[in-house]
Amino acid sequence: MTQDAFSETPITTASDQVFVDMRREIVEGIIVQGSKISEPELAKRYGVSRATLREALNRLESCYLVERKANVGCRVVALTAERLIEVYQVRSALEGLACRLAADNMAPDEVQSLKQLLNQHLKTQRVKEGESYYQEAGDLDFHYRIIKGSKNDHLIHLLSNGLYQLIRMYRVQMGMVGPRVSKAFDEHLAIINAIENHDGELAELLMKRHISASQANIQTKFNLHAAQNERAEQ
Amino acid sequence: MTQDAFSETPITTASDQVFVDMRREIVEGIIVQGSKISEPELAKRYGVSRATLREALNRLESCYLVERKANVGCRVVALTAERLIEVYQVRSALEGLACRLAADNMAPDEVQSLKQLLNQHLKTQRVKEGESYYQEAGDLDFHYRIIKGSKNDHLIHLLSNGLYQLIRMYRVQMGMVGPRVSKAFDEHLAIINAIENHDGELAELLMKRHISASQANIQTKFNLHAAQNERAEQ
DNA sequence: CCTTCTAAGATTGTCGACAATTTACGGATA
DNA sequence: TATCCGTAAATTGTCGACAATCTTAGAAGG
Repeated sequence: MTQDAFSETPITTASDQVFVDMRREIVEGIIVQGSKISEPELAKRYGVSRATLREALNRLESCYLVERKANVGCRVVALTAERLIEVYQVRSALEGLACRLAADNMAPDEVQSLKQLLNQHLKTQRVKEGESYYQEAGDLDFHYRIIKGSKNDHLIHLLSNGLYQLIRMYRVQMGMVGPRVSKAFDEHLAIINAIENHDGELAELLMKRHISASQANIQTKFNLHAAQNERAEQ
Repeated sequence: MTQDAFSETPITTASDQVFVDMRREIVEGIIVQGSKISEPELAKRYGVSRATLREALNRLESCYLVERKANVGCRVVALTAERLIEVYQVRSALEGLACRLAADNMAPDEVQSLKQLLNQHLKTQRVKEGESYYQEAGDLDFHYRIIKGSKNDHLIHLLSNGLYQLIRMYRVQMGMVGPRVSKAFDEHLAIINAIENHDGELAELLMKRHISASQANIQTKFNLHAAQNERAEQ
């Protein structure tokens, strides 16, 4: 029984494996956004039957990575500017809530461990300046820990199994690399301090602001990306 | 192609039908909360194959009405006090957001139509004093319209396909009937006024307060219910 | 040349059977 | 009597084939 790095889902069945594999390939753009999914083709590619593949597709649908229509089929979600805004509006509300709850419910040792993680990030960032992977994984890990710190299982599930893969998909495919690295660090620090002081209201405010900044950043990248594509088409 | 009353999902396939039927029976308690689901048994009961039933179960899982474990099976969600709190925390954040967005994005005729609906509710409530169905359906309809008024498709999907059935399940099975009828009406009125004035901040605040009141109300009922069950067990 | 209808092809939805895993039962042992 | 183990039954996971539906290509008609 293997473990998945991000959402801690135990992988026991074949459809679990296909689900995790496809999820990664969709997030990373190997299976391209907006493209149609052929059940027979992918079933052959992953070496499973169509029933197993469909099981995986169902789960991908519930984390918003594919969209299905009856008798028509499945297609990978399209990364549009509108959807980016919509998703970030929802994310802001939910992670704001998570942050406020975490200020009440996070255990002291969890807070300490998170502060430690932040310092570690600072060191690694100084060494590996500009390298994207650590920033990406580190940022997500930070958010993930706070979400878990909310101790609200429904919220945790909603975010880590529901929204996060879609957000990652935007970030990865827009090639998010870090001029925001150092600024994000300061924001993270302020948030964890507010949580440590059990100031839920402030923690929520700071988190929402942090996510807004993140949104503005990725939206710039998105527009740049769109402009590139337009030039390429000419 | 029939239409479902609440979530406007077109019913085309057999699994669609089973999904909608099971959803209703779970919400209404005909399939009792917390009970285990036998795939062969229910497949026979609905007259479909296990594959079709499993498709329906997958969808029920993504709206939080059943929980699955690999190689173990499916069981109907259990209505606990903890979950009630968790769900309402999430609901408050999301509907608060919906309300704020609706203040910016709702069309004037949508606002007028909603005000009309409110007046209609007031009349019917005076006639059918104390009858639960109208209150229940009317309240949900009010919330549903505001959610749609947010014009955020992701949010709309998250609430109407995701959380609402679970909330309905609590309300229906707790037998929510209305001492809160008239009070809820005033709160609804204040909310729609704020939206009409494009005061998103106020609309959000009022909606969150409205939902808190609703939560307190249902929580009282829940404790009453739990106390009854304890007595019954002795 | 464009539109409309028809038929063939391809794709999805559904089914029943088999394989893998878990659960339940009953006997052996301490 | 309680605990452990092994076998049998039941349940879930997976498969390949068939049925229903949609899409596409091409012919007929305007």
